[in-house]
Amino acid sequence: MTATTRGAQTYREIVTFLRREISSGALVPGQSLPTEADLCTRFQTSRGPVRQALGILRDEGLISSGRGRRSVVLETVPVQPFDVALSFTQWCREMGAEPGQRTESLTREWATRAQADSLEIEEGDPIVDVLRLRFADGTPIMLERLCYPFEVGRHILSFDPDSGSIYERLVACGVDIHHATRILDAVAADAVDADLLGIEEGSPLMRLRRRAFTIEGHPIEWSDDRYLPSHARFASTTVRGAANGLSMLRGV
Amino acid sequence: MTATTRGAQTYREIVTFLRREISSGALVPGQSLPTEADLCTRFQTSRGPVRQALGILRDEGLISSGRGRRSVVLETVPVQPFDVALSFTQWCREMGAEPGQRTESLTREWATRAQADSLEIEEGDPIVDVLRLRFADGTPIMLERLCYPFEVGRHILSFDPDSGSIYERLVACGVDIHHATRILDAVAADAVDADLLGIEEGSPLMRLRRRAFTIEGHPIEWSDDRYLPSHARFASTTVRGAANGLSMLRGV
DNA sequence: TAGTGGTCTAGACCACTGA
DNA sequence: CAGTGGTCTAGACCACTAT
Repeated sequence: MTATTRGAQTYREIVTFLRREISSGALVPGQSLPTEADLCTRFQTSRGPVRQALGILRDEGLISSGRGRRSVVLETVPVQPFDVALSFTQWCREMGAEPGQRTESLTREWATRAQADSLEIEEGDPIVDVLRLRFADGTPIMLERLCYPFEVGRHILSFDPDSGSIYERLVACGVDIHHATRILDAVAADAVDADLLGIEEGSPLMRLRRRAFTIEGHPIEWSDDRYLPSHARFASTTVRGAANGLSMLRGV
Repeated sequence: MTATTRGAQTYREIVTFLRREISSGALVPGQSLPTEADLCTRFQTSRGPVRQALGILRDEGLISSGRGRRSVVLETVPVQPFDVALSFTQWCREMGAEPGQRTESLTREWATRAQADSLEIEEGDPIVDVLRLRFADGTPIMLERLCYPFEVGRHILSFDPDSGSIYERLVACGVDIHHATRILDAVAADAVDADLLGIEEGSPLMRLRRRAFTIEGHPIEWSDDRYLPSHARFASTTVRGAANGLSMLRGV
């Protein structure tokens, strides 16, 4: 669950309050935030929750702070929520475009050596393989190759993959995706890529390879997404002293 | 400064201790960490610093935790420190390769419209422009275009850019880089790229564009780095509930 | 039900910034 | 110098997991 506890905790309220202030323009970039003491008073709380809230905003790259200085609002690319980072459907909607898909193949296969290694299963174990072309507002912008161990993939064999998000389907089936690793690079389009995306063979594509895991660390998905670089870029804001962020933006 | 305070704070010690346990293999992926109570005892401290340390490791994607559960070590790509994310020289050393560079040009120019926009100065204002080819162990792997407002760039006019890191030079000159935004995409090599990197025109390149800022939000650097995709990839680990990370790996 | 992490309180001292 | 954020203490209660 993302929302573990029911009653909104105080620090969550403070995060929401400040996020709204920033996104609504009540607090503009460069401006000082209320002091921690102010926030304690306003939310009738102690410094703990206030500092927890400010820490979250700092990690998201929204504010910066430092000893002796008031915290200030930064101008930055906002970090994406976990789900948006994992789902083309949700990413597309976030961008204000209508997601679409055409499934080229959806098959039950037996794992090759490479697939078995990625999913930490044995060569020849059953897997489910998907090749889908993804659209934004009707334009093809990404070619997606997915691979699941059978235990997970069986949930999409009985599902019309042209009807929507596999990610949402899996979550609905109780598959608990806890964390994911992503690797980004550039590749030249091969014959299949070029044909389906309607470009020249050899054109540059952004490749995003992803492995998703359960909380126990078992791989439950492997994917290879190839984007038209004109339609997707990846961005991150790095703030001294905070964790790095990565997010995906609409192309130019 | 990255290390603001001298005496190592307790939470820093705990982070270092746990990071070592993990990287040395004393704690392996999947294994439980000591309980918070254990860590309090071991470091003779209260829960505050212990939880702060665990929060840092969680944001770095090294561990996961949850109510009622022991925290466990994850198998993930570690996040890079701030400096490594900004400096080719430091990144290269981190990878165990010897960084090198050949400066193709270093000039004092007047800002074009686009440059002026990126640096938030006026068209025609003085700037310093750099074009450098970067090597790892003698092999060209990246072409770097840098652009600085004159106030900042003047520090490198009186510096041999073939002698090392411009980033370190600027930091040494007191230029305070506080945060940066990065945008990643793929482009086809143009004639200049192809010539200097020794590849075919049209070959795919990873492009990383960066803007670095002072704490006040003033841009102090704009850059466009083009990597051979065979030698650089970008990775991130996304954990539900934590900030996203981005880091850079050695190519295949 | 016992153990654990998530959240919170109400203090304290220190390092640093800015007037 | 006063004000502010960074760090820490020593408690507390609760929600959740595992047994």
